[in-house]
Amino acid sequence: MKTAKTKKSEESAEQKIIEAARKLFTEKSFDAVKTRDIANEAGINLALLNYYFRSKEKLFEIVMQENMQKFFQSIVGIINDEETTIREKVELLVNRYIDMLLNSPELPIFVMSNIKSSTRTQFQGRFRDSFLMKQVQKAIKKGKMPDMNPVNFMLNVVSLTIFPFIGKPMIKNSHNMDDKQFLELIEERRTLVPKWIDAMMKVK
Amino acid sequence: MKTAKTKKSEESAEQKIIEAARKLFTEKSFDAVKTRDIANEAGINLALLNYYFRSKEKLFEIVMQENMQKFFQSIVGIINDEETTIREKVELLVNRYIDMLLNSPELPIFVMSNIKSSTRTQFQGRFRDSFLMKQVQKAIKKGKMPDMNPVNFMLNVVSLTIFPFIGKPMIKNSHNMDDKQFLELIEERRTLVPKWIDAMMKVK
DNA sequence: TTCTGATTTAAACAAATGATTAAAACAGAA
DNA sequence: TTCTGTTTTAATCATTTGTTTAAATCAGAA
Repeated sequence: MKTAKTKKSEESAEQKIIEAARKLFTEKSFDAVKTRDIANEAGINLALLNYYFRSKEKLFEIVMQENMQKFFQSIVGIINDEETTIREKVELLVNRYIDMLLNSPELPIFVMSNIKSSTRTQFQGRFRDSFLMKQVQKAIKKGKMPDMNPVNFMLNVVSLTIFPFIGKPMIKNSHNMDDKQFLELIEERRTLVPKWIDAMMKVK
Repeated sequence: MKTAKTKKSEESAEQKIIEAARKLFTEKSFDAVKTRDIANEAGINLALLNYYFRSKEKLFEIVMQENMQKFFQSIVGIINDEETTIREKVELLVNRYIDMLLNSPELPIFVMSNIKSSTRTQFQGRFRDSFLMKQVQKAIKKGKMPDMNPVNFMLNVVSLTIFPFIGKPMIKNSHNMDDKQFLELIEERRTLVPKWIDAMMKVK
């Protein structure tokens, strides 16, 4: 029996392959990553890739699945909490996303490049049917928020939080910034994005 | 002499190759696009690609250059106009970008995926040194805008305008939307983004 | 220890891929 | 027309790439 090893140095080959694949597929495109790159990164024999995962495509699908999970999962809990206000949810969302993206800055580009309209995810309609959407609709109906497509509210939160990570190289380039300055920018957003969203909700 | 053909049906092979390359490289990654794909799309013999452009890399660089140009060029004029107010510039930027992105929705992902921190573009520091940045700094100093990193102001405009196109498949998927609904969403943003930015400028 | 099935390895394969070649077709000048 | 340089073509090449094979190694059971 070889399953369920705990020590990192004695990880199963299967695990090592998945980790290498995740790293490489997340930072480069499917075609840019070669099976030999994955084998090298994992420190295993090339043939093991097909032995355990049948094909590069199958392996990619697993990474895809994991990354989608990571990207959406964290927020599902927040947007469906029936105890918190819209304002509180926004604050939680912004902080949760910024924390996650500081650790995995390449995740958004991966997700955005690889979701095709055709892709069927487990997150179909998860936003539309969320409690947050209902709260926003109610707020609009009550006149506590300007009349707008509620999707645009959600889209604003997501845009203001995620885009800076997608645009990082562009921002650093066009503003001649270093990594430290970029981080300061993001930390300022952690505080300000919720306030900005708040202000937007008062537009008439 | 064969240069400078005008009729579209009688385009030079060189032009046909560039157009095919632009189309394919803009919608798929460098490695996903094969030289034979480009040749087929252009309807020319494979060897002409190397005859005119030396290599796939050189051809890609040309497309890269063109796309960067297209993406940044349109706004340079707007942000350096000394006659318009901040508010007017925001409105112009949002409209200009939405118009462009409705025609070339894949452009943002191309740009974001291919600018590396190392990439040297002709747009180095173009934002930082723009007249708009000076206006924003002055407005902050005068207390007409809340104290913040002026880059974050620019970043908000860009995030709210561009992200929806980057996230289009995700949005359509997670909200079960069709193309028509997505377009309506965007058209609403054309009007609302400037107002939202306006409201954000009043946060204290 | 021997046996058995799972794991790992080096080598090989076939297809795909970027690039080159040499000959053919073409267009305009003389 | 003939000549000259340019453009286009089909064929070919050398590598790269995803995958397979068959043998070797290993781990645990009997």
